[in-house]
Amino acid sequence: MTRKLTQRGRDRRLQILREAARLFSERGYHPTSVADIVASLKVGKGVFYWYFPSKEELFVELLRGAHQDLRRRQQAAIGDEPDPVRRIELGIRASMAWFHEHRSSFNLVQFAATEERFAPVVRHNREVAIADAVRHIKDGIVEGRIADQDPGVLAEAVVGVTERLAQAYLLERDEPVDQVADAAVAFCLRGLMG
Amino acid sequence: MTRKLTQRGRDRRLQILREAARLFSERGYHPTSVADIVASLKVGKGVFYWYFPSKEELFVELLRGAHQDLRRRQQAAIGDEPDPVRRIELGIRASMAWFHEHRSSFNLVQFAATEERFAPVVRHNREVAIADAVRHIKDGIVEGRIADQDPGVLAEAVVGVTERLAQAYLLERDEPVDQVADAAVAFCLRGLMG
DNA sequence: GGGCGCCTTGACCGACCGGTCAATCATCTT
DNA sequence: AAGATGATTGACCGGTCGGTCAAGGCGCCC
Repeated sequence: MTRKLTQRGRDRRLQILREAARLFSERGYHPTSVADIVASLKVGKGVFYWYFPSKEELFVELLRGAHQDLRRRQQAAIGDEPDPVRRIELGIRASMAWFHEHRSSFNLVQFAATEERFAPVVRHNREVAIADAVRHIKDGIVEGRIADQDPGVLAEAVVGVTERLAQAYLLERDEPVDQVADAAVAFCLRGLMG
Repeated sequence: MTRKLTQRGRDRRLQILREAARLFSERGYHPTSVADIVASLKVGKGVFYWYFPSKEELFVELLRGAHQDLRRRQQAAIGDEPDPVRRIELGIRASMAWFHEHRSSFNLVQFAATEERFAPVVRHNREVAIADAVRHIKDGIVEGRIADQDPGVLAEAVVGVTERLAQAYLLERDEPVDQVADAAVAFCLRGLMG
């Protein structure tokens, strides 16, 4: 049941999504009330419920949107690169850049994973992300460039390193993206090597 | 201001801590009310506030307690092992075992990191954990066994891999601890190698 | 101008939540 | 037996939150 929206309406919608993401990320999902969001936008409460059926659904949309956006960014960066190891490197670098530009999305996912209602969405998103990485890793194993171990485990490890370094050095310490990406790539490629 | 407690009282306290951890982990912190906790224990609400000043403080105690417990476990496992690389391996294995036995603590920390009020505690705990790992990594670099890179970055990477594999394979897929630990150690040691 | 449909307002509602407290019970000490 | 003190009860309170809705404005087309 999607509403008919004019251009003005679509803008408003995006405005709410962005502001909600910002506030959820800064204060947390539960401590941020719908009243906070609309007050921050200087509009009435009804505006929120004109564009979204509930606070919960808006949050799920944020989760799905972030995942889609990150994934598109990774795919764009990888393009048609034939070397699987290089594809992984490009994926890591693209993720770092995206995390840097979408700091708020980080906390959202981390919170969502801890709440029954949102965990399924996070799990699904993660499975997709891992499946993407697994494809390149399998290719690398076939070429003998990557250790012959469970590709799923290797993929989780790579994602773990990337996200952890992003959180610690990009978000908390605000270090240069390239430098952090270099470190992540160096560690991961060594870790993958056969 | 700590209360005088009899043995019975100390037991009750622990009972509340354990039950709260379980419920927070299963449903999330905010969706779990104090009423839920005491109802699950079949006691009156006053019992909770006899032992804890607030829901918030109980949660902080859970965070600090988990960190202390995990750290002790790591230190016990490492003992006086002289080889720094082996110390890191023992630390990873001890962490895996601890995560396996304290599944509920995982979600708590992850949630706490996303909420303003608890984030400082999480950050402090993380700094201590990283500082521990950094010591061994520095030793390894001096011995030429570990790549000469920022030890802090390497430590974060190792912790990232360990926690991610623990979450994905221990908690979500319930695979054997040793197997997951082996995979984490293999990836991390290769990643650290010079 | 007049009507129609997108958009906005904000008072209001029922539910729930964290926390309090006067009263009572239980157990140990003297 | 009689306090004293630890431990427990659950009704109650003020406040907040997600969500509703009747009413009204705003822009566009006939």
